[in-house]
Amino acid sequence: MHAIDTVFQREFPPMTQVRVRFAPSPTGFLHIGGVRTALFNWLYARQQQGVFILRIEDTDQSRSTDESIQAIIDGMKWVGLDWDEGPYRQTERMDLYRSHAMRLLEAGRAYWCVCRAEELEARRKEAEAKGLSPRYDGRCRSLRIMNPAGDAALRFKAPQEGQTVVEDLIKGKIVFDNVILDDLIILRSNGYPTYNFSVVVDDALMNITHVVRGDDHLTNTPRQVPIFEALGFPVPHFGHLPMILGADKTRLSKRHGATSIMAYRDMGYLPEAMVNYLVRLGWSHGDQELFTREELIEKFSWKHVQTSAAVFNPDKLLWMNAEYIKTSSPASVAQALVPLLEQAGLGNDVRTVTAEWLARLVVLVKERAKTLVEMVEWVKPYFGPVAPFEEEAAKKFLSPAAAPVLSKLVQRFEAFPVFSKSEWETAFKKSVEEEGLKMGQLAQPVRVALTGRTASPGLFEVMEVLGRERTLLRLRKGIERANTSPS
RNA sequence: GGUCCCAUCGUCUAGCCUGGCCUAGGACGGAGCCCUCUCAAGGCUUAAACACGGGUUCAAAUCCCGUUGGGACCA
Repeated sequence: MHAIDTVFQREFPPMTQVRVRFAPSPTGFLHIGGVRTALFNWLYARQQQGVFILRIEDTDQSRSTDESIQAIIDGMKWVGLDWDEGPYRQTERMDLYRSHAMRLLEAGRAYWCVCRAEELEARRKEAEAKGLSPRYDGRCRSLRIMNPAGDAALRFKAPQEGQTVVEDLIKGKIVFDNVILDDLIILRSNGYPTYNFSVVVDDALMNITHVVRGDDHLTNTPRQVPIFEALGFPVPHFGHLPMILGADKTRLSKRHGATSIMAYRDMGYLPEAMVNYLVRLGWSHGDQELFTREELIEKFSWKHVQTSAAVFNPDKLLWMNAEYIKTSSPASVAQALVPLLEQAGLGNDVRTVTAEWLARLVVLVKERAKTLVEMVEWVKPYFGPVAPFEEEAAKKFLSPAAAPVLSKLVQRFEAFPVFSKSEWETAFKKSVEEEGLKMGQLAQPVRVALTGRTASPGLFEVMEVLGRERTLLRLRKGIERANTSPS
């Protein structure tokens, strides 16, 4: 095995130091279900001051790509799940699987099987027709073939009696009868290890103490435990996380919407919101919904991980994202917003403003935007000298009748050499009063003049962000428009 | 088909291990009201669940058995 990271060795590692891993297959993007599995492992590692390992299961070369590996790394980084060792790649460890397989052969715990695929298939069908379980019948088990000529696969001699008991961290005690076990292939005739074998070798060699993975691997566990034992390695603890389902209660897939973690970044979700939502999907701490990362590390416990599958609820995720947008520091939200502003074609505008002003802009709109993508829309009118009028809005509120009142308001504002929220607001109210209007009758024309739209944050907050000069400029442009509008 | 897992409001869940505090709590979403310069946000109110059937017990969402229904894996 190559360079075990030195990270865990320089502390004083107790013999029982927790070592967990996340082992995705690089066959596409990083799935949010995978992120959740990684998250539970990561939380446990951080809580126990253990080691979190990233391992890429790329044995299936036909489906594995380098882009997918990069996608996994990018996704993990985006949600802030840092790993202490790896990424290891199974394709770089082929010699290990082969040598341990040979060790099993020499110890008499594995044997060569020369049954051909077609034969196997035929026998399987036959057994099924007779109503028997379609297992390998073990006919090469006692042949003691040592140097097979031609194609041969290596099979593991599975125990045929007794029970395999798994104390699952999440589901509790599970008992499997060994009679159901097949002699499963550990090395294919092409020399490649099978999934169940390579995981065991890796988990054993990497000293994984807790194997925490999806529910779908639960029935693989009784197949893997005897392999650990035959290889002479301690058997790790196991934990099986329930699945994430779509609204129709089937396995979450693209039909239900985005499943790639990076798609959520692009849709304007904050990584902290994703983490909080995903961890609550299957784990709870009383009635608490919102957690800081530190709280999660402190409070996480297998005991409160749900045993049943959970439906992914985009509405709740959206709400949670809104919560994070509202409560995160405006500066950090602004920072996350910049790339989306650039994508929206506002790159040049963004470069002309300060980070401090951008943060103020975030404060202005943060409780109306549930995603950063929505925030981009909210924020658009505040860049540049003027904002384009939305036709409907201008038609309705910037009519010729509005011009005189707006003019008077501008005159009042012009009397102030600098902007002052309270003074301008008082002046505004005076105008309303003298004209015998209701607030709304003046507020809406002003709003449209300033932002081009009928919906915006509070007028005086808008003016504050715009500043005196732009406020006056936009009001004048509004009057211009009002005077030229057909009545 | 075999083996294993699972089952509280539409959804996420608390409660279940260690029965009584549960006329089942919170959250999202829904409905209504309030606040209000628009849009939000916020506040208040409200509808909504222990899959079913047996048993154990003075007492069961909680323990036991079964049924039903979902799911995973094995090919």
